[in-house]
Amino acid sequence: MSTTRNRHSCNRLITPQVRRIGGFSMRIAVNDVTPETKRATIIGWVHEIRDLGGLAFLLIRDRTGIIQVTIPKKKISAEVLSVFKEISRESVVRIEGEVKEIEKAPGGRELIPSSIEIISKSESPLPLDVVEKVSAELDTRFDNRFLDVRRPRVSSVFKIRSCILHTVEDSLYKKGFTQITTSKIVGSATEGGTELFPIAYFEKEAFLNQSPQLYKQMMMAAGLEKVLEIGPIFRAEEHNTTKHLNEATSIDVEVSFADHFEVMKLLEDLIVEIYEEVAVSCTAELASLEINNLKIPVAPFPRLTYEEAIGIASGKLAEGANYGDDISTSAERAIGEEIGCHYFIVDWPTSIRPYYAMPYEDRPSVCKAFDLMHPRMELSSGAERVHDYDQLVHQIKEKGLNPDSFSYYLSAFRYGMPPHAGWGLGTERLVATMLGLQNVREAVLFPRDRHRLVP
RNA sequence: GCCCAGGUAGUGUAGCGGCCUAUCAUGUCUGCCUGUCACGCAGACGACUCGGAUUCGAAUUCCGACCUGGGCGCCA
Repeated sequence: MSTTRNRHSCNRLITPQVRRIGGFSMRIAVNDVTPETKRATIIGWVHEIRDLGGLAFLLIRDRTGIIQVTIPKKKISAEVLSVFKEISRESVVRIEGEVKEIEKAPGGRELIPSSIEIISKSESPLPLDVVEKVSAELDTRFDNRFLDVRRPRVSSVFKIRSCILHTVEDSLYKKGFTQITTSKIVGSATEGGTELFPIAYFEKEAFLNQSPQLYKQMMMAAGLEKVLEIGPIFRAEEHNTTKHLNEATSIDVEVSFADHFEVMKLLEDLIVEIYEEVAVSCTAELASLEINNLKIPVAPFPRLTYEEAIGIASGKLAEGANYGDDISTSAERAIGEEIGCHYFIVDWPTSIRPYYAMPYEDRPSVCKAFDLMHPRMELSSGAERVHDYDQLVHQIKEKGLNPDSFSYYLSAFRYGMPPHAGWGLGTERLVATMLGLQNVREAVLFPRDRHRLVP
């Protein structure tokens, strides 16, 4: 496509009206308007309208905050007054005026408008109450997510989530990691266990990937040594809980020449660093979520063996817990209450972990796998991996899987595969546990669960 | 997938065989109001998920469908 043609068609799209309100460069962010600002042009959403008769107040909200606009009706021009009468809540407006220092106004300043322009009028009634006088159910919120996110406490969740992901990338990049993105469309299951979503891929059957596990391991064979992938994973499980999603964002890490102890340290240090960064960089967001002092976890986290964990659970639960079982939801909760902070469960029975987990040489019934737990739920799981071809083939067969369907993966183990270890960390669970969100879906803009496919 | 609880104005709720011409809040509209900050006051507007059944009478009971929340299983 030619640049000239592009520019030509763009110009034709600019209508006179757009040009007139196009003075966006004059705009000042709401939080940057201080008592020292003499004149200001702000653009934002109408958060609230309070009309007292001779005096009216508008609260205008943008990405940065809320400012009060005061309209003394007798002192203001008839033009401004007539536009004011047309304003509806949540409309986008542009207001230019004089900034006055005044103690009774929020933030110690207010704007007295010399001109008001409605850039985009909002319809009414609103599908949900942005001001939160009336609460809305999760379902209503997700149906109208764009309005829901206008609420400062909701946008704060996503600003903090952004900070978390940025911190992960920044921290690991500085440690020499290569960030990769691998295919989400795959020809076969990677791990067994979880159900996959089938998709139509021309004349072939394909699936949405449940995990980048096999690809990141293949990148160990490729010699990248340290890789990070942040991307979607898809699980077709029909679960209906506050901690499961059918599409989640996984933070996946794999490290060559490392054992499970080293990657556990990497993980706990990263968790601490994330909390510290959020505490420093997201003070306003935390405040809007009413989190006064974010409790930063302390490394090293306690390490419980699987056997100890089962011991705690069987002592606290009426139904008991047996060695060799997966850790049930109630056991998870019981152990979490006992420990009270982030902790690892290590030394899992080989029988209940995937084929790629490395068994201990002197006790092969136990493997070098771990889960990182928050008292409320599991956040991450990882392991030192099997890097020997024959052993891996053996373990795939042990799990009742067919090595032939893993040939592309297995071949990476035949030409010099370094020992390696890694983990996958659930972004939504990290956000939900950090911020005390009751439902993990609140940590996703557009959650996909058993029943929800839109928006 | 199994179990439990639900579906009432735009939103959040009360009512659970006749007192329902359905409560309250918020919202919207109209009027009054010059320092609100969940502004206030007065008035108005606006709803029983759908389909069948029981009954003299159903928002209310029963059956089915659809939808939702939660617990469990499975999973990370």
